[in-house]
Amino acid sequence: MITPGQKVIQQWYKQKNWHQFPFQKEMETVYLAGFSGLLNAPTGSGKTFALFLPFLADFINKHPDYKTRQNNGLQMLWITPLRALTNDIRKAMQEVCDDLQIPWKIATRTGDTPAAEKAALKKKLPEVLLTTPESLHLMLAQKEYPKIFQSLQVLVVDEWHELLGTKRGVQVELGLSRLKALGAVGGEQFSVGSSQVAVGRQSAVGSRQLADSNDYEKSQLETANWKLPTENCQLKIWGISATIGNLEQAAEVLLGTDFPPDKIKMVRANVDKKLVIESIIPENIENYSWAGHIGLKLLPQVMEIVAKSKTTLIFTNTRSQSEIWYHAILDNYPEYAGIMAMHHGSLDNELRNWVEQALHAEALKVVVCTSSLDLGVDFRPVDTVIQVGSPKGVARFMQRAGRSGHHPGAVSKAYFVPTHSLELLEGAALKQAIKQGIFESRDPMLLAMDVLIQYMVTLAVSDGFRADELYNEVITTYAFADLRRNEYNQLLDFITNGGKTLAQYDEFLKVEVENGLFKVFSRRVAMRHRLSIGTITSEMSIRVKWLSGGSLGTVEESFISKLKPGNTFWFAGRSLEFVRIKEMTAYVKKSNAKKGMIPSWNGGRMPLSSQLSAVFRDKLDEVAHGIEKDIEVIALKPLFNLQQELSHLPQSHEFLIESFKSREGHHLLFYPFEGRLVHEGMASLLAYRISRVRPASFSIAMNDYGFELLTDEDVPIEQVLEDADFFSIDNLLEDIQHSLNANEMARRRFRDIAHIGGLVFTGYPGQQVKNKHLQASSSLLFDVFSEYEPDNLLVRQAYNEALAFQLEEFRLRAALQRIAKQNIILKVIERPTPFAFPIMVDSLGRERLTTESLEDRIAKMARQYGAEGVAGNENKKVRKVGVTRKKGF
DNA sequence: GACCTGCTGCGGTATG
Repeated sequence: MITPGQKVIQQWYKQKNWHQFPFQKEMETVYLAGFSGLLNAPTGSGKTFALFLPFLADFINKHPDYKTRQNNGLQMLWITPLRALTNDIRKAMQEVCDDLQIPWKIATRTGDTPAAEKAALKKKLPEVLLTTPESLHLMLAQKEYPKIFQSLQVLVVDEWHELLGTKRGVQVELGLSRLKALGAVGGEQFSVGSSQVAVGRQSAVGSRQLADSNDYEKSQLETANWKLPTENCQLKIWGISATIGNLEQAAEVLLGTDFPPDKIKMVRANVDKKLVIESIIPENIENYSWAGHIGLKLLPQVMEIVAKSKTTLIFTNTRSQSEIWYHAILDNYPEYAGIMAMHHGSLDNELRNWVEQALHAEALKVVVCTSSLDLGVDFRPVDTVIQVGSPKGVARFMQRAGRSGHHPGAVSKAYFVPTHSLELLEGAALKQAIKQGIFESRDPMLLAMDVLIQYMVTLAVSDGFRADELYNEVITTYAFADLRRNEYNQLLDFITNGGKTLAQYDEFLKVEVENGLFKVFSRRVAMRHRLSIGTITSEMSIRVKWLSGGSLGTVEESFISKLKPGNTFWFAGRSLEFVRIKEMTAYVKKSNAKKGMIPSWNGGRMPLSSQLSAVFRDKLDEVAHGIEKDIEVIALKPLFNLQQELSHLPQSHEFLIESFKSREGHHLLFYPFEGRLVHEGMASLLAYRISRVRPASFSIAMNDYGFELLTDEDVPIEQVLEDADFFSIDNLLEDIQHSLNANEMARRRFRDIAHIGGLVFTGYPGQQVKNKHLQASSSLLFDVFSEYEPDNLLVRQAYNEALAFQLEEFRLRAALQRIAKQNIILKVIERPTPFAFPIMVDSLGRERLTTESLEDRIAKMARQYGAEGVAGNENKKVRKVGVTRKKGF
């Protein structure tokens, strides 16, 4: 039987003429939430409708008077990680409501929402509110916030995979725990008993997150069981996620530990969208660079593809690389001026918005970008995606590939452009991983005390909280399930009394206790707290502005400090002359200079993911066994032959170490193929362990495939290797403590933690506290805590974070265990091998201050060692990197 | 103040 609501909605679908809808026959039931067919909804936001339309249908059924019904209160809260998404979804939802003559208001509440609108939202609530994790917490910091959520029926967390694994995710967990508890005690008899999660799956193209189904019959069954909201309904929680390695865990994290596991529902789709991946093979592989990361040598091939495509996105790994590529295209293909744009995180928002709109309007032929474009609004006209350099992870590549081919039945096409020879093998590994459906997991963050402190003060700012109640609530979250009561008490003590060490500083005594209620009474404290809600911290940057007004974006202070007035540089795709700097703003004017420095930014480091590393090692094993089924492997044959000839091609049960003597000293090269971060830790660890046998001082260099230890001493490597402890995980932590400056690493981590935990105030908007002061104060706090409060939870967190994220301790451990079981193949080599060369180039770059360009030096090195591959003319590096390498073990 | 190739993301001041 079709209910009136379903009928209305069906009618709507028919009017919209969604012929292409892949699940058309399933449309007969309107309760189709979760089906990916909506992918092809004209608005491009299928999942929105998958969840929203059934919800509307139910509302209509429950309220025959829905057209006149007023004051429904907040029905649905939709949380997304991106402000930009809220606007898209709002428009789409509002359109449906208007069409169906449902007098619902759909609103957004983010940092972009004008103050007047925010005030209006407080007075009269919309039926649907779209917001961000940060804004949700700002709402929780409002007086009488429970009123807002009184009538809430459904909570949707969109793009959950983006939040999971971050402190923003923890923020969402905490926010949800509060809303769940509100429901449980509220007058409307909320309970979370029937909450559901639809963890959707990215289609094979990975374009958008689809709520969809793996096994159609099964999901139909599940659909039948769904209970939609009723008048005295229970709060429902939905999560929407791309495919990640740990979807089940993702659901558990979202719903919390108090959620009955048998009530969790997974809905996935099996839309098989074709994805074609093609590696660009350099024409003459023997002349292709062995090292480098810009990849401009393949510009001609890339531009051929661009010319053949309608609209192309060129993804690069760094902002600087985007600028370099944009510049190179403009230089060599001037006809693209006007139909090409650039998009990355340091460009002014206005410019970025313009690019996004121009993409929609099909006014652009090609956009060079970073991951700033791999999430968010759909860019329908894009038919081709080109990835320059290794994407470092399977999921990231899928996400980007999915930006192309957004039509029913369309094939998504993605090209992979290697920036050096061996990277081509990553192309083969990527294809293999995608074929096997191997995706990275997002590991949820646990016990992030800084986020918890912030949350506790947030609640104290609004209506206050009671210690026991809040504790019981907090431990229902996945993140704090293991929070011990005495730890919680420490935090309470910290926000009320400043803990053990800060008691005499008023600044840290934020919260007062009155009749058991923890509350903030100071307006100043409350205001400052609201100003600093959120978990994203960033470095101070310098705004770049035209003399005539108008902003271009931001660069780093260190870059600007290298410029003198009159110097020219390239930024935002333009040639600029630096005029002066005033109040954190660099003023520039137009320049006609053809050449100039290109800024670079210090961002996060992205090591090769452990999943992709594993597949890469598999590929290498195939190579060692002479299996040649991938075109990449076939193309790389000369390189591998040379490697075999000069040294060895390790099989999966072998671990290769190369030993090599040069004027510089004794080089030892190790190849775990585990990503940079692990290599960095392992290099320090092994250097330390060697130095126990024979004291020596090492310099370290590394890339994603291996690392080098260089020393003046003649290291008795055979003897060292005989030592059973060399690759052992025994005493790992102690040895790491000895070999790395763990204190410094933790101190750096602590800066962000202090910021998030509200220990340092970053200043009022527009008049930020100088970076130096922040550093000094967080560093001081770190020292004070370390000295007087050894059990301080925030300091402990800093060490844990350094270990987990900077050292990837877990991976390091696994890698050592693997190596311990492998046969060690020690090869004394005459000259650098194809494996060794790129690592040694890596060390070249930062070895010493020099006026020689890196390019020249690589060429020189190639000549010197007679290596066949020569790094191309691509290293137009601006930054003269010239700091001594790590010394001192 | 360290990173040396290195991404993304969010907030926001107050009165009659």
